[in-house]
Amino acid sequence: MISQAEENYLKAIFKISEKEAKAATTNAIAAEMQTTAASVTDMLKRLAEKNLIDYEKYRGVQLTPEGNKLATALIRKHRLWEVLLVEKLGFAWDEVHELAEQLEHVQGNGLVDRLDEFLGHPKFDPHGDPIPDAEGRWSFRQQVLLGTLKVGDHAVVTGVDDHSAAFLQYLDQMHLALGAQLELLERFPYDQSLRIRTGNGQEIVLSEKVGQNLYVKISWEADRDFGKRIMSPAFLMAQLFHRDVQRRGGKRFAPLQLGK
Amino acid sequence: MISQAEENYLKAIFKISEKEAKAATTNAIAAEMQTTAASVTDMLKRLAEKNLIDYEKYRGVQLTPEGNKLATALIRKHRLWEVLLVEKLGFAWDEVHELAEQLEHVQGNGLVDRLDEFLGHPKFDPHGDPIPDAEGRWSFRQQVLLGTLKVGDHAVVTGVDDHSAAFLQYLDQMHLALGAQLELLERFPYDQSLRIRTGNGQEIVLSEKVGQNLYVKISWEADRDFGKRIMSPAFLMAQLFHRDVQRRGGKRFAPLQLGK
DNA sequence: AATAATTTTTAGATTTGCCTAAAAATATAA
DNA sequence: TTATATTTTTAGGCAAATCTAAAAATTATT
Repeated sequence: MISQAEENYLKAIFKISEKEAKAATTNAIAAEMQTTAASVTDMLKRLAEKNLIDYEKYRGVQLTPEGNKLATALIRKHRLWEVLLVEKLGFAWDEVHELAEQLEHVQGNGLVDRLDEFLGHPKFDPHGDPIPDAEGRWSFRQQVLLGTLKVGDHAVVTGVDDHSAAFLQYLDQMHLALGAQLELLERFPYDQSLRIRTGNGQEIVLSEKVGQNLYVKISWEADRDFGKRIMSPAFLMAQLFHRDVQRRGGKRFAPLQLGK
Repeated sequence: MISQAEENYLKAIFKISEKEAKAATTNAIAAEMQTTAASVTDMLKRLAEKNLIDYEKYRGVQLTPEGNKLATALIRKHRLWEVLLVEKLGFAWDEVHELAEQLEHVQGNGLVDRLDEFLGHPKFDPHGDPIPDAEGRWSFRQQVLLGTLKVGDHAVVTGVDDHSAAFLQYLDQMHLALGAQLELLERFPYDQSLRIRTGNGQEIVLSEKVGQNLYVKISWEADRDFGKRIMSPAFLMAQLFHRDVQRRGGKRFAPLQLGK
């Protein structure tokens, strides 16, 4: 049996390894878990004992295949719960992290797969993060940071790097929820701030920081050659989410603001 | 802050007080929690410290108003989650207790009320147990044990006293899910076993034990005077669950087998 | 390479929740 | 009412998970 504390450490190690692409250090884990290095060392011994991590004193840790599997399952659970909270229970995307943090530890009885089924096998959570499938396979999207767009590019909001409530609420205010369309109109060289047109036609200016924390998928490259053309929301969604439109109910996308 | 262990003890004390209608004893709590009397004493001190119970050495305990409120909220959460698991995620009624036991401890952010709203403010859980509302008010039904029926009585299954998976699965096999109609045809004096006709016309014999663990609501007293009359499922439901049929979606009752 | 700075580990405590065994209180029976 | 049985509490320990402070190892700097 694995405790909740152990599960949380596995997830933290997974997250760090994903970003750093090398062994996670004690300090990095302590920072991620908001605890002390001493506590981390204690826990690393326990996890190594259970063969969930490879641990060598002073050398940092890596997940074993088994640890990786567990961490992936946890992230799957976390994100599926987030989908339920947002799409079924009506929570805002900035309200669900804490709750999902608790829900992900609920064990047993094929719950995850039933949840997955009920939600229609979503591939991305309400923040645009991928949800691994039952076999641990991840979905990917060709997304880039808003800041890397070229002036004139059209794009659709696909995710966030910063998951803070402050940022998510700011995006809500700017009408930049997942699926929102935008066009980069201008980049001010002075501070790298960006002027964009949003889906509803409004023009707003975003800081460089926003540009570095918002993921978008560039769209309609072809259209600029052929001139304006109207795309059906269904087609846009299929392009955006890389999957068969027919196979999915319309439910999941009801809250998204695809243009307007 | 209150721990999960503390919450579980509160719930146990509530359950015992409900049945016994007097102060819950240390041993009774130990039995309910499947632990030792010594552990219970430890915990009782802690709960008394937090003013959740009135505790006098050797005299058993009672919930304070605050403790009662917490216990009621827990039961509300537990049963709402059970409704979600059965009606939305497709679990059977004998599979959900363990999961709800975990889910009831998830805290925060108006989750319970959103869940309640999503489920359509159900008043009873999948086993027929009442779900207190947000203010802690309970719903009641005029139900009796099947064993107390008189020969010739017609009734509808409304709940169970024994919540064991074995009993629930047995009921499923006998087509005696919540909402199932039945008529008591005969009571054998030898062993008090009961011959009944179920909603689909089949005749079966049930042991005395079943009769003492199955709650039913007597129906159609008037009809015997007026002869057979067909009732709409909607009307039956309204009678059975004591509420406005129109106000509720049909969803919640889809799995019920009202006759056929 | 030696010293300084940083990171990591160890040592020793603490809290929660649980246990067993023994003592104390209460209830039951002769 | 005294003896016996039962219930409850106390005492002492244990394991998980955390902490602070000090020691050890590693990394960076001169």
